[in-house]
Amino acid sequence: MSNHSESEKSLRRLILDSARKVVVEEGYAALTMRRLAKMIGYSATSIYLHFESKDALLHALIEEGMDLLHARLTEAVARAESDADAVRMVCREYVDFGLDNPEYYEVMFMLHPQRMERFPAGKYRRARRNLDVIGQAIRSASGSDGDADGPSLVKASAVWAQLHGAISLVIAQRVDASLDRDEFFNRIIDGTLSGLKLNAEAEAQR
Amino acid sequence: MSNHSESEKSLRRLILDSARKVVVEEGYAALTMRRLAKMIGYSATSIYLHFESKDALLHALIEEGMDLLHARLTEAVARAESDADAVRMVCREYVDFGLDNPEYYEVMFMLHPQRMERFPAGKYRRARRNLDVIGQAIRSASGSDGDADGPSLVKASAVWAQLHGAISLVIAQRVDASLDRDEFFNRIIDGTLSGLKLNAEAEAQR
Amino acid sequence: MSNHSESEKSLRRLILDSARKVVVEEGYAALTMRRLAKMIGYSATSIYLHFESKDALLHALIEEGMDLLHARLTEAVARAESDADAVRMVCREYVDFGLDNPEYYEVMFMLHPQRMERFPAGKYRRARRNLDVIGQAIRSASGSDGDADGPSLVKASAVWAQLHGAISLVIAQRVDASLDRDEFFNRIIDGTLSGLKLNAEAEAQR
Amino acid sequence: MSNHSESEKSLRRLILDSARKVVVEEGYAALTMRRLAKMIGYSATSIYLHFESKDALLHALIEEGMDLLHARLTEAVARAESDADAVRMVCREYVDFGLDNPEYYEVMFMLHPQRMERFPAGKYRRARRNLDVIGQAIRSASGSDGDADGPSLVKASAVWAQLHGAISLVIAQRVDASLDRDEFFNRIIDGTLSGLKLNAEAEAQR
DNA sequence: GATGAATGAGCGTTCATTCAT
DNA sequence: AATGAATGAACGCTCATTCAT
Repeated sequence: MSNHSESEKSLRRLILDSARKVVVEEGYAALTMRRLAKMIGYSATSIYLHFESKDALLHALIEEGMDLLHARLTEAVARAESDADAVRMVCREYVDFGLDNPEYYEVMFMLHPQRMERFPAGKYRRARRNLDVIGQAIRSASGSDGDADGPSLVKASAVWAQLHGAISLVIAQRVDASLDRDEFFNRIIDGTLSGLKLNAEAEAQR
Repeated sequence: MSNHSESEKSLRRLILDSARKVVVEEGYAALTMRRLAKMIGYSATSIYLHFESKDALLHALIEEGMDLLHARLTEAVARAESDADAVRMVCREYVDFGLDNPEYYEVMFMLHPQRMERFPAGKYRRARRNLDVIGQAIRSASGSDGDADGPSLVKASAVWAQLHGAISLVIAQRVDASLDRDEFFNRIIDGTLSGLKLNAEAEAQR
Repeated sequence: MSNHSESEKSLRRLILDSARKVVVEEGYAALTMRRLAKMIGYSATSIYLHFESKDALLHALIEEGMDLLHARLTEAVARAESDADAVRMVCREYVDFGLDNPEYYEVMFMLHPQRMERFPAGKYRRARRNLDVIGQAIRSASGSDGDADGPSLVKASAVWAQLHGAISLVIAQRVDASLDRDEFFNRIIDGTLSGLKLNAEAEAQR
Repeated sequence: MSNHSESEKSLRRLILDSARKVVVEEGYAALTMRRLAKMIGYSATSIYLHFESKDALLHALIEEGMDLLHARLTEAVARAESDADAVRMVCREYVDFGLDNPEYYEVMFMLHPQRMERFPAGKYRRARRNLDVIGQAIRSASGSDGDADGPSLVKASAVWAQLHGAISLVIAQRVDASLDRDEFFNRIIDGTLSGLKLNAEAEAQR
């Protein structure tokens, strides 16, 4: 009977991978326990052996997404040829992540906070790490090293917010269909970077 | 029995207001006809006396919000002292609208695309009007009059997207609690405007 | 306001006529009070001024149907050239009535008894009158005059049942679509009549 | 708690039996999932563990009835002493089946066509098999072997329709309560058979 | 470690009906 | 004579979850 073939992979992994597949391909609404059970070839009950609830499963999924994004962002930084270039590359990579995994992005960043509140303490730590990658790139580029949190957090958050706005509108299909997306995102990235420079100058003048 | 004391307010209004409240507090998923009914102190059936369906209710909510936003944006333009100033003011006003009316904003711009699909044709006409206010302000400021749709749509969409990113993250409580919001939004607006100028220069150089 | 134009017609009549129209064209399931209200241009509440309940309305509708059928059957008898011919003509007319008004026939003869039970006493009196037309035709044809109820009721019921079987199966679309309906009903009528004759002979032999 | 004492009977069986009971006692309209659930002492959800939908449940009921009827009809043919006798016996058996199992009969043959439409293709194959038993008996008796479908289908359908009319009226309690049922059905069967013979002679004369 | 059987809560929606005016 | 406002009950169905084994 239970010769569940891919047994080398832990069931937990199998569940997470299948859940991600569903979310990536069809969105959160399509992620039901029964559906998942059928996919993995186990009973629905079995999922509860590895996850306390659907929320917990969702949480784990988001955490993995955050890790994946982190890996992509840090790689992008590593690939950069200069500190200034790194900021642009990290922005580009963030945008690409969102466009590559729209449904996943939605679960990670567009779910209503109510859903999020149920998450355990330290829930956003992983999300924060990604923001820090952006912040660090900005700091390196601007030469200013110290003052980690103050202005840096605002700067990083602003960059993130601007990119997020563009991605989320495109994912939600809220932007005009006739819009040239490449041009749109190029402008978004250029605009975001120019905001950063402008500010550097403004700070220098003070 | 049916005392329904707040009768000065029409039931239709009461429904709309309660629906917005639910959405911002607990998300669209929590907006069910029964829940709404309990909130307003009427039976679920009564809601159908005023709205054909849940979709229609949501639709009405969005239309209302779009009209409200339109009024505020056009007023802001009218108040501006110069064309250049108008762009800044329209951005500022958009941000303020979002922060003042998070419930409207969430329903209008942060709902899952799935809900939107069901809307009747011409659904987004009202939304588009708002984008056009931004676009018009940009065009007036940049002096270029003609070429209404092409680059202008991209520019306006980019401005919108950047502001939207910041507002939606704040509403969703995704930004760090310690963040100075005034500074954050100032930076967003400055950054957005600088993106516009940069482009003006770039175009001038061509 | 209430210039309800066809006011010469009593509202009761208007309701019944509209209800019949709905039933004839779309069947019982389509007959809802709201729908009816819209059709007649009055509020749903107004219907209750003339009918105690939907069941009462349905009942009245059935009674009218029975009257209509009665008129058609007696006319058929009147048209007949001989007593023997009258039986055939009454059968033919019954079949035609069913095929002309399938949805109405359904309400009159194919509704579940549960629906019928709620009808007031003497409910089937009108239905019985129709059976009597058949019975009388049979008696006239067979020459036997007296014994009104005994064997006559059985005979009439049997004739009715056989015709009803064919009609109801056709209405319910239970007979093979490829079946030649004219031939089918001719055979039904011939068979039914032959059963009658056979019996006459059998009785004569006793 | 979930003591569910009649556990020797499978729940599936219990559902099917209860459903039939409801239909014959109160009509299809009274057959709701909740009502059924209450009857069997389980939650409505549990029914869905055994039947995909209400339609599927109904479908299963019909299939079962058709199989049962088929068994009885073929047995009746087997018991017959002559080809001519077989026709009479198959008619008799059909009538007895209806009277013995009014609940099955109602579900199988007296439901509104609307319910039937939803059935999967090949749905009526089982029903057709029963009609074929009648048709085959007629063919054997009349000596004519060939021409399987043409006149034979009409003949079989007519026989079926006549028997059905009588059974359905009795089940629906539409016939006069004072009627002698034995005599009624005897006459129906004799009449039906005589219709068959008449036709045989008519054909012979051509 | 795994499951089949079972469930309560809930969904959007429709219906006939009532009641105060 | 007529109505607008309101409602309770029900519909088929789906969901995450539990529990005894």
